[in-house]
Amino acid sequence: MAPASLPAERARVLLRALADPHRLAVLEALTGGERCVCELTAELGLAQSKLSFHLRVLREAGLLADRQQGRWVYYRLRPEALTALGGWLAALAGRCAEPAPPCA
Amino acid sequence: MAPASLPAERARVLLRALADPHRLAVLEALTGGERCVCELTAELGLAQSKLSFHLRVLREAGLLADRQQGRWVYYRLRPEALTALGGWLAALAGRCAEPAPPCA
DNA sequence: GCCTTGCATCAAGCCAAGTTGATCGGTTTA
DNA sequence: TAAACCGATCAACTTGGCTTGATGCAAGGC
Repeated sequence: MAPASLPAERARVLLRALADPHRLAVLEALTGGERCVCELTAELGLAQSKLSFHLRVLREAGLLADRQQGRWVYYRLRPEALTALGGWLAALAGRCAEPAPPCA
Repeated sequence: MAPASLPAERARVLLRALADPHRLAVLEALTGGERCVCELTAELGLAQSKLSFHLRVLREAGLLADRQQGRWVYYRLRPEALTALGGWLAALAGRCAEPAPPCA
């Protein structure tokens, strides 16, 4: 009954995390590879506090991984999460059946 | 530079529409085929007004199509929208590159 | 014609989530 | 040690979005 290997609840968490323009911009920026927070702040034009908030949401959703080096923190994409969600959506689309009869 | 055939803005709209448990439940229910609003109200246990609100969001995002027959309105999934978004996510995941050098 | 049914829409209340500015801990350089 | 920098976190404020109940409207049934 479940659409794919991904629990619906986890799909919901991922969709929620992705449903914000700032967070999508972060993901786009990270497709170019790892970035430290100070770079992202400059590239995206976001206040440090605000960016930190959105990075936290993405990280807790499993979409980002972070790594501290010296006094910098580097963030990078976790593509598995994206492909898993993509697969979940594709599976949902694949489960479409024929029209049902009219209701009572 | 764009991830795929889907504009980022459209992806954002789709993600936003999907990021709600009630709306995901509607999609799940519609994978079984077309349903009229009265059926969905019963299956999902939602107030009529509330369901209508969420159906509207999904429809305006392009995820649902509707059809009126007599005094009933039938909703059905538009799987193209789901597969397009799935492809967009997969493309985003595919654009990951190697780590970048430390920032200044 | 009137009444009922199915659904959309509206206005108002409410709440989760995002924003802002300040503070704190940890790391590096002087 | 002191000072500067990077980033996380906190509290207060604001806002967008969901919810609720009422109203409107079209399609049938009587």
